[in-house]
Amino acid sequence: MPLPPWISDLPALDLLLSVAETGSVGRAAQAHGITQPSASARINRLERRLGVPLLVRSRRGSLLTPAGEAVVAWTHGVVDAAQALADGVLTLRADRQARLRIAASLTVAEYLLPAWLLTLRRSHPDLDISAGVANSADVCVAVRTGAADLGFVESPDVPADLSARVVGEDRLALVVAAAYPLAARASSGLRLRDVVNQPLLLREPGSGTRDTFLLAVENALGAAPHLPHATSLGSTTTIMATVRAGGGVGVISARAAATAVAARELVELAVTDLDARRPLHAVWLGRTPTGPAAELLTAALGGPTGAAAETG
Amino acid sequence: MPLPPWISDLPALDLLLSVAETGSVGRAAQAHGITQPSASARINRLERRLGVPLLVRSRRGSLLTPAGEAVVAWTHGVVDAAQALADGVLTLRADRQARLRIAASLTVAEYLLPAWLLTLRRSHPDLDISAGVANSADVCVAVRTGAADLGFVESPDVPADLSARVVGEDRLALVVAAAYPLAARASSGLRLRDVVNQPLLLREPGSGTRDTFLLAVENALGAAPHLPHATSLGSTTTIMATVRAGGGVGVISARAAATAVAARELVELAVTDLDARRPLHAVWLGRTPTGPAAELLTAALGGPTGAAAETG
DNA sequence: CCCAGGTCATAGGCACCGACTATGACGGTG
DNA sequence: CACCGTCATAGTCGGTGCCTATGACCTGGG
Repeated sequence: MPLPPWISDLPALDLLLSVAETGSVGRAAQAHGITQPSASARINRLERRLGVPLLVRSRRGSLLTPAGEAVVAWTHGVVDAAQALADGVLTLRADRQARLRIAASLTVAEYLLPAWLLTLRRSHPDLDISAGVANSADVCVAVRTGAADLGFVESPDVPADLSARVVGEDRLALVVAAAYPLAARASSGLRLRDVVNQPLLLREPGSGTRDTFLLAVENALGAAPHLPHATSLGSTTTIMATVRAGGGVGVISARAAATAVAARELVELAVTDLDARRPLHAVWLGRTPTGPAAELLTAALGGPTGAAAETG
Repeated sequence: MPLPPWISDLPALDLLLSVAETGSVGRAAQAHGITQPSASARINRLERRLGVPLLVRSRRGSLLTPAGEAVVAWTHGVVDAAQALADGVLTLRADRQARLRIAASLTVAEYLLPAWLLTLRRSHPDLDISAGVANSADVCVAVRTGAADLGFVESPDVPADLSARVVGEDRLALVVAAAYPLAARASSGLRLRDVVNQPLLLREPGSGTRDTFLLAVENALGAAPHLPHATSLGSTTTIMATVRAGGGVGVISARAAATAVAARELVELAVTDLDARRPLHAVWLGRTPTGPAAELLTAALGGPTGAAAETG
C-alpha cells in the first residue's frame, strides 16, 4: 500500500510550514533559499495536488484557510518525523570525526536514542555526534577497542571487562495476525508448549532478540529448546510483514510491535510461563565516563527507568 | 530552519519500506507500480544522498544493514505521518459526495478527529467520509442547514436548537518564549492582572479560542475585559512563531502548545485566577444520530473523556 | 492625490532528474 | 547444463522545478 502520489513533495510541505509561520510566500521562499516565484509555484502545485485550498492570498501576505490550518497541523507531524530521521542519519554518517561516538543495538537506536540525543543537543547544539548500529556483540567490540565512547546493548548479560549500567527494559512480544487461529486464545493464558510447535519467526542467529528468546525458553522449559518450525528472517520489518500475512508467530521487541498491536493489526500472545523481559545496558570501558558521554548517560538514566549501578 | 535537501524524496523512503518488507527491490518496485530499474536507481540515489549504506544486495534479494534497519524505523515515522496527512486531506476534499459529512473546529480536527476516523475506518473501510474545518459558529450553521451530519465545536456554549454532547475538554494555555521576562515567574502563581498588560497575541475575532479567552477573563475580573496591548493574528502557527521571537504572551490551545512546551521551546504561564478550560461538544440536528454518524459519536465518547448527555 | 514599497502571479528559457525499454552479469536450482 | 530470478548498466525522452524579468494590485506615507 504505497503512499498516494499527490503527497510526494516533502520540500513543498516544509515550505508550507514556513509560509504559515511567516505569513508570506516571499519570506518563506527567502528562508528556504529559493526565489519567490518558485515558492509561489510550488505552493500552488501543492494546493492543486491536494485538492484543498490552503491559503488566502492578499496584498499584505498569505493567510491560512481553516482547512489549511488542519493541513499544516498534520504536516507538522510529517516534517517533525523527517527532522528526526535527518538527525538520526547525521549520526550514522561515517565521514566525520565526531567528539562523541556511540554504538547502539537496534532497539535502543530505534526507540530510545533519538530522545536522549535531543536532550543532549539542547545543551550542546554543535557537538558532533556519531552513532553506529550493530548487534550487541559488535557494540561491545566497538566499546572495547575504543571505536565508541559509549555503547548500548540489549543482551541479557554484559562482558566482565566492561562497565555497565541498566538504562531501561525491553520485552519480547509474541505476535500473530488478527485472523491467525491462536489469536482467539491470545489473552487466555497460553502456555509455552502451545507455542513452540507453531511456525516461529525469529531474527537471524547472533541477534540479541533471538538469543534472548532462546534463553528465556530454555529457562522456562529447563532444557535446551527444540523449536521444530523456527524460521530465521533478516529484519524486524520482514518478520512483521510475514506475521501480517499469517505466516506464523513473530518474536520481536514489544516496542516494535506496539503500533501494530494498538491498531489491532497484530495480536500479542500472553504466554504465562515465559519471562521475556530483558534489561537494556549502557556499557563503557574503564572509569565512569566524563564530558558529553556522561551527559548522554545522564539523559539515558533520566528516562523511563532510573536504575541501580552495577559497575564491574 | 528548512529540512536538509537530502531527505526530500518521500516516495523513495516509501519505496525503501517496501524493500524492507518484501526483501527484494523488484517486488517493491512492483508494489509501487514502477519498473525494477527505476526502483533500483531510486534506492541507490537515496543511499548515496543519505551517505549511509542501507542494503546488502545479493542474488537472492536485498537485506537491510543494521544502519538500514535504524533508518527504516525512523522512516516508518515519516511515512506513517504522511499517511495520516493523506487520510486527513482525503476527508477535506470537496469534490465528492460523501455518505458521512463532518464539520469540525480546528482543535478537534487537529488532535482528536484523526484517531476517531481511524477507529471508524477500521469497521467501515470503504465508507466515504468528508470533513470540513471551520470556526465553531460556522460548524453550527453547517449542522443546522444539513450540510453536515455531525459537528464538533470548541465554544463554551451550544445553540439551543442543536443537540449536543461533551466529547472532551480543551484548555487554553498562555505561553511565552523561554527567554521572555515573565518566564521566570511562570509557575510561581501569576495573577491575571500581571498578564493583561502584556502584549497579548490572540486569534482573530470570531474564533472560538479568542471568544473563550475573553469570556474567561470577563468571568475572572467580573467586568468586560480591557486589553490594551492585544494583537490579533491569523493562525495558531503565526502566534507560536511570534511568541518564539519574544513578541509577547500567546493564547492558544494547550494541545497546540504541548510539543513546544515539552521541548522547552516555550514556557506555559500558570495563572491562578483564570479558568481557561472549555468543553468540546459534538453537535447534531434532531434525534440521536444513527448509522455511521452514531459510530463516530461512539468513537468520540470512547476517547479520553466519557461524558454525560445533555441533549436539548 | 499620487508615488513608493510591499505583496503575489505570469512568461520564457534551461538544466536536471526520474522513468521507461533493452540488455548484461551473476548465482542458485532443477 | 539450462533456466529462472536477482540486481545493475546504458541510452532515450518527457516532465518538472528553478531562475530572471516583468506585470498587476493593495496599502500607506508624503
